[in-house]
Amino acid sequence: MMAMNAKQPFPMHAALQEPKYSGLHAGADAMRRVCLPAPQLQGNIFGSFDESLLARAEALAAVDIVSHAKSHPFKPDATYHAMSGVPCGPAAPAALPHPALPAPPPHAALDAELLEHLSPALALPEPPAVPAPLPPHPLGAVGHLPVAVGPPGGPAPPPPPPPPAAPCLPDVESDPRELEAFAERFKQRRIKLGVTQADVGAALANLKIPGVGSLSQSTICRFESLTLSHNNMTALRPVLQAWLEEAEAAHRDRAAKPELFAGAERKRKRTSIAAPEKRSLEAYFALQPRPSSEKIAAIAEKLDLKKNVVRVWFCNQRQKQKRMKYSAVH
DNA sequence: ATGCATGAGCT
DNA sequence: GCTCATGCATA
Repeated sequence: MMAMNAKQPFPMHAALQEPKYSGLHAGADAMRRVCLPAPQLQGNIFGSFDESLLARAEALAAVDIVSHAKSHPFKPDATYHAMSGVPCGPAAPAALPHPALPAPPPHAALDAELLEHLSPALALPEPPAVPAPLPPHPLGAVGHLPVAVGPPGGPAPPPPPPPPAAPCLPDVESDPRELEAFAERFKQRRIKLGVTQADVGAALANLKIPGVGSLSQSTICRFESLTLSHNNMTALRPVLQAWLEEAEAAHRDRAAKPELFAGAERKRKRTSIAAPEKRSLEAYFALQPRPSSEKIAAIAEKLDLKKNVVRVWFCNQRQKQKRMKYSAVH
């Protein structure tokens, strides 16, 4: 029996991603590393003060909740639109140095105290690392980022699709403001059409665009809320635009498109990190966003979490921190 | 809407 | 082991 059309992750996206970006990223990454305090320092940090640091970070986290009960120490989930007023021109209002770094008055002192134990030079791990980086992705490449989604019917071998709807779009298309505007428009029109995010995601497969399959509600939601990387936003835009056009055309013709949707069966367990642990992790993250494997293990043990869970948590935090951070810089 | 997870490709 | 795009599960 056919196992339904359970959509599965199509192991092809990464391959199609950033044909040229790899280079860019490599560069940015390299730069970051060079700018970073260096591993030896990090080693010192958690190496020498492992115990006390962890404890202090936890204390910090604890105090943090007291100071501002519910507000997060930081909100990496950059809100692209929040900064939308900012022109992407050369004049970048010094609004946010970096969205993620904690500059919260509450535990500022604690932070300092904590940092003292680390190393004067390490006062703030990130400043030197992230500031300039994140090159305003020229997105020269984005044009041909075939949205990596597989066909619903069968994850057939990755078809070598030539850049479908996105040839080499001019920078106008990658303009943050333009993207922002589009996302907004998209959402409004989508709602007008009475289509849900999940519907859109599923309907994308019906577009029959080579290399483009369905997307999840999550992704559509993130697109609309601009909580995707700029790169990702740019890659998705043409596809969603194509869908929107078709949907509106169909709507005009009063011919409802058969949005096929099938539910998956599988269940995945989602670890839930308790608030206290999460606070500690955030405290650690503020001090060192990129802990070494050893440190991760140490943290995991202290918090009684699986190492992999901690590792993934840090990865996700870094990723969140980057989301649309691009806009804040523009 | 968002947290945690997966997996490809890259270093 | 990281980044990135993306998704399932859930608040």
